[in-house]
This record gives sequence, C-alpha cells and structure tokens, in this order.
Amino acid sequence: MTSVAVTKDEISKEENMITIKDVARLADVSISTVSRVINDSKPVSPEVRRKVLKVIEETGYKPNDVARSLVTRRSYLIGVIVNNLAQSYVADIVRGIEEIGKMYGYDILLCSSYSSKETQEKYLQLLDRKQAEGLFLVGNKFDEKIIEQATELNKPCVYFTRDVHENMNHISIDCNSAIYEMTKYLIQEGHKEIIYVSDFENRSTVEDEKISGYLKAIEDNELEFSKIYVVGGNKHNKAYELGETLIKNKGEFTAVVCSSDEIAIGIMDSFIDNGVKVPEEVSIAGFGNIREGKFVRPELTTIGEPYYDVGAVGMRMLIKMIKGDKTQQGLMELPFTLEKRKSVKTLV
Amino acid sequence: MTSVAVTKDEISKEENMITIKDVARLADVSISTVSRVINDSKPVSPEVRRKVLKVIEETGYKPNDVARSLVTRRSYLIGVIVNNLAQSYVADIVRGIEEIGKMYGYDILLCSSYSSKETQEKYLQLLDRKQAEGLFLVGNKFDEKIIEQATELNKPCVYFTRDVHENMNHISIDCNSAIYEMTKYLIQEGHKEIIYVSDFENRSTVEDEKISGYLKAIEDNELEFSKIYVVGGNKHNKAYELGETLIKNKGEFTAVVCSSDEIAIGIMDSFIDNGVKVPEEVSIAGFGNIREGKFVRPELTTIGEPYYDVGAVGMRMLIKMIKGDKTQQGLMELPFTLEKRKSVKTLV
DNA sequence: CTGAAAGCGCTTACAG
DNA sequence: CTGAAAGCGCTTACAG
Repeated sequence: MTSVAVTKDEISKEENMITIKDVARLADVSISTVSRVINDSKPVSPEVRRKVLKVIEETGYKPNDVARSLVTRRSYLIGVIVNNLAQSYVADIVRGIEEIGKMYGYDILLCSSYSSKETQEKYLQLLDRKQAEGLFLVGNKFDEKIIEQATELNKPCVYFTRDVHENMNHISIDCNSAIYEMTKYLIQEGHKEIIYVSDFENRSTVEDEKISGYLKAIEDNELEFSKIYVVGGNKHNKAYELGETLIKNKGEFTAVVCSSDEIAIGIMDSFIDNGVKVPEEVSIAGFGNIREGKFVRPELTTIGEPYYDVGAVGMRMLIKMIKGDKTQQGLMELPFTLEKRKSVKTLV
Repeated sequence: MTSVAVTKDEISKEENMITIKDVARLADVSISTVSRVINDSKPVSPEVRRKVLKVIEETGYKPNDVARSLVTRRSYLIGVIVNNLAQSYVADIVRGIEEIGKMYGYDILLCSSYSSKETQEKYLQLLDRKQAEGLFLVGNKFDEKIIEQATELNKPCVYFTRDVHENMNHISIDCNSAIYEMTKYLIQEGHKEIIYVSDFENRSTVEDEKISGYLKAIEDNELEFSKIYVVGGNKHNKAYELGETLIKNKGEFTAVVCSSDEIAIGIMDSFIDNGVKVPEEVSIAGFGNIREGKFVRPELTTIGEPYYDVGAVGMRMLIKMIKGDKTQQGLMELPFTLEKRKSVKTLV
C-alpha cells in the first residue's frame, strides 16, 4: 500500500465549504452574531464585529444564498423568457432589465424559448420551482394559454410584446402615433402616394394600431391614395417576394411604410436586386430600428424604440410590484424616435 | 367597522405556498413517502403513489427547488458571464449552452459585464454565493485577475475568448488555419498582393496565431509581397480611418484579409464612401461571420465559426466536469467554414 | 449587545 | 414498502 501525502489545500478543494457555524466557532461567538455582522441587521459591539470580520476574511467565508433564500423566502431571481435572444432588440431589453436589477440585487434567470409553447410552459414551471420573484416575457406574441399560465403563477409579470392583452403589464412605445408620425413625415417630404405593408403572420393588437395610425395620417393630410399590402409568413423571404409584386405596380406609389424593419429590408433588397432604385424611385421606411438597418445601403429610415429604457422601466415596475405596490400595474408608453436616414427621398 | 368577505381563493393568493408537509397530511402518509414519489427515488406501493399523486394534482403542489438545493447541494445553476450580449455571436453561443443545459436540467444565470472588471468580480462572487455549479466566460479578452478569481472559485469553468491562457478550458476554431485558408483562397483567386489588418486593441494570443497563419500562407505560396497593418482602438471607427490611409496605397494590394468582420466592414465602408469599388478594385475578407456581414453590400466573405456548436460543446464539457470527469479539460477546436460571398473578386 | 432555539422545505440514512 | 428523525446553512423572534 502506498500512502499519498494530502495537503490541507487539496482537501479544501474537494469538500471545503466553510459555513456560518465554522465562522462562529473560530470567532468564538454564536451564529446569530455572525449572521448579524454579515447582514448588518442588528447592532453588534465593535470588538465582536472586528473579530468576526477577521475570521471571515481569513477563511474566505461566503454566505450560502440558497440557505438564506429558504428562510427569507426571497430568491432575488427574476425569470426572463425570451423568444429569440438573437434579435438585437431583445439583447437591449435584457440589458435594461439586468442593469436595473443589479442595482437592487436581482439576478436574471435566462430562458430562451424560440417561440415554442412547450418550452415556455416548462420554463414557467421551472421558474416557479426556483422561486423566481417575478418574470418578463419578451417576444412578438405569446399564446393565450401561456399568458394564462404565467398569470396563474401569481407572480409579478411584465410583458414586452406586440400583442397586448387586457390586464397585461406592458411597456412599449405608442405604435399608433409612431406610424402616424412616420407617414406624416413622408407626406411632408412630398410623398402623396404612400402604401403600407402590414405583417400578417404576426397580426396582433399592435398591428391594428399601426394600420390605423397610417390611415389617420393619410386622412388628416387629405391624401387621396392609400393602400395596404400584407406579407404572409416568414418575414425576410416573404417580404422579398412581396417586393417583386410591388415592382409590377411601381408607378402606383412613391413611398412604402413597413410594419417592421425586417419587412422593409426584405422589400428593399428585392427592389435593389431588380433594378429599382431606393430611394431615387421609391422611398422605404421601417419600424423597430434593428441593427441591420444601419448596415443596409441605403441606411434605413425607421422608428426607434428605446429598448434599453423599455427594459429598465419594466424592471423598475416589476420591483415595485414585488414590493407590493399594486398601483404600478398597467400599460406604459415611452417616447419613440424618428430615425431619418437615407432610404427616404425628399420630393419637394 | 366594516367586515370584508375574504374567499379561500384570495387567501391562497396571499400566502399560499403548499408544502410537502401539507401533501403528506392530506394524503395521510409521511413526508418521506411524498418525497419518494416526487423524485421516484425509492419504491412506493401503487396505491400509496396514486393517493399522493392525487393530492399533488388537487393542490397543485410544486416542490421548492431552493429547499431541495440546500440539502442535495445541487443548484443546477450555471453562470454565464458575457461581455456584450448584443453581439450576435454571443447570443448564438448562449443558445448552444442553454439548449444542451436544458437537456440535463441546468439553468442559466445570465451576467452581462460589458467588459467591466468590477462587474465581473461582483458576478463571480454572486455566482459563488448562489452556488452555481459551473461557469462560462464569453468575451474577447478577460483580465488576468478575473481569470484568477474565476479559477479560485474551484468550479468547472469554460472560456469562449480570443485570449487563451494556459490551463484554460477553451473552445473555438483553429484560427491559425482559418486565416491560412482564407489567405490561400485569395491566392487561388489570383491575388498576389494581399495585406493583413490586425486588431491591435485586442491583441491576444489568438491574434498572434492569425498573423502567423497569414504569413505562412504567403510563404507556402511563394508570394513576394506581404504587409501587416494595425488598427488602433474602437473597431468600426478606427477601421474606417485606416481605410482612408489604405486608399493612399491603393495600388499596393488587391486584397485585404481582416482580423475581424467589424474591421472588414469598417474598411469596406470607408472604401465605398471614397469611391473605391469593392470588390472590383479591392477584395476584402473578414473573420467571424457576424450577422451584419450579410447585410452589407457587397456581402462579406468571411470565416464562419459554429457558435451554436461551440456553446453546445462547451456545455457538454462543463457537465462532464461537474460530474467529476477530469479528462475533459483543455482546449477543443471545432471546424470552421469559409463563407465565400461577394466581397472577393476572382482575378484569374 | 448576545445566545439558544426554532424553523424555512426539503432529502436521506436508519430502523422496522 | 414506510416513517421518524436528523440535518442542509441560514435568519429571527425570544429571552436575557
């Protein structure tokens, strides 16, 4: 038999984990006292405090949040269910959520569902078991059942979505006004024949608002022409196809307002590939200010939503709700921006 | 005094939380038995199981993972510290991590540090206190101190970075070969004067490998010309500026290989804005296959790294390490792809 | 200011 | 197959 020298250090690597008990023993005080100095929850005499702090320092003791969580019934965990993390706006919202959360000691449990209802259900259960204190749902649209299940969790819940339901805490911009302003802007630039391209696949409450914003701008400015096209299905591809259809009616309009940047870029690509000059022949405007809009040539004129702020405001709202403030619930609208870039031509 | 009717339902909304104890009482068994049926950990007679399941069903009981965590010493939480969630490759890696993690019951604690060392330190502490079982660090570069602190946590740890240290578990592609292949490809397309643009700001071990890959390709193909430029600082801006410098030496080269897509796009924009035609006059190649590369015109030829797979493989490795498999540690290289698009012109 | 004790909601030997 | 008991690492009345 060979005997192997085992150093203290090696042992500690295996199953170290020093606890509050160890600290108490080493500092020759009760665990209550240790707890008090860690949390600064009750007065402790200076000498005792120093003694305890010294032991903590020496041992490198770190409180176990799981144990603390169990007794305080506070997890400081916030669930964030996103449909697609790869969308740039999602990352921005998450950043807002995270930064404000960090200020208040909350952490993010990230759950990407890729729009799968089953995955969302599983995550909802999981967040419940993990004692998440609140949750965010971010994505264009969520199934009724999911919204129902999220509500049944009886946890504070905030949505970032394009399909707004009743009793839903929701933060966004005023999409109706946004499209109204965009259409008005095009009119001011001298456009008289403006079409709107709607997103059929994701037909939602917000899409209805956008359409009515478009129509109202047309009406308020006494334009004679208005026309709504609908793209059906997977955005970029379908928008590209629709673009080819639009080319056939090229003389009909001088500008197109799109329900989303994805659609706008799809149409623009289709125009360019087919020799229709943007913005010389046709102006195009999008909605959402996705990152790609700045890389596309010409750069896309669009509506900007302050996603970071949207996330930050959402987190503030959620925290208030966690604290029991019922008044915070409801809708909330943040100011949007009109990003004037190169895809729109001035006609006057 | 007014008395308000309070229904059972309302009460349960306040401070419900039914526990294993309640289930045991209602099913008239011990909590051990309830635990056994929940976890399927030991045989339970069919009738008893049915009885317990029925109560669980009726009460909607959900086990408290925090309590379970405390006793099992398993949190099933994996910390992911990212520098910038908004970068598309990060989202892809996280997706890989998450999907494999989900298969094994692990959840992601997301920590965005925006390259702040202080934030990273705080998150490291936090992940420790939350009993995270392992962690990922994803970002171009991490400070020595951070790497040290991460190591001291004594938790399985995997990096996705461009600055590889010794004893670091790391997953990526073979960047040396990648640049070698890209340069070779340009040579095969007839280019004889090829420059390389290096990333000075993020000078890292991987950058050194890239440079030597470039030089080796030049040498292996017996080209007489080679030249390395360096961009200093914030990528897109600085690359744009460097582009203007390059234009002065336009006749010197026919192709430029860049250390990253960001640099390539910056230079390309600069060329285009200054009337230098890409790829007619100069061909450009990037590295990384960021989403923007497909939106830029001409579309950018680049090296693709399978980020999703990189994340997935990383998670697999981490899980093995959590299970105590020491052999899994070290470097791991996945195959890259050469994305041939429009920014490179064939000269032969 | 300090400590002993109870308890948070679970799991898991141990004994039967 | 089942239950009583101990214990995971903490916090927090309670008593002094």
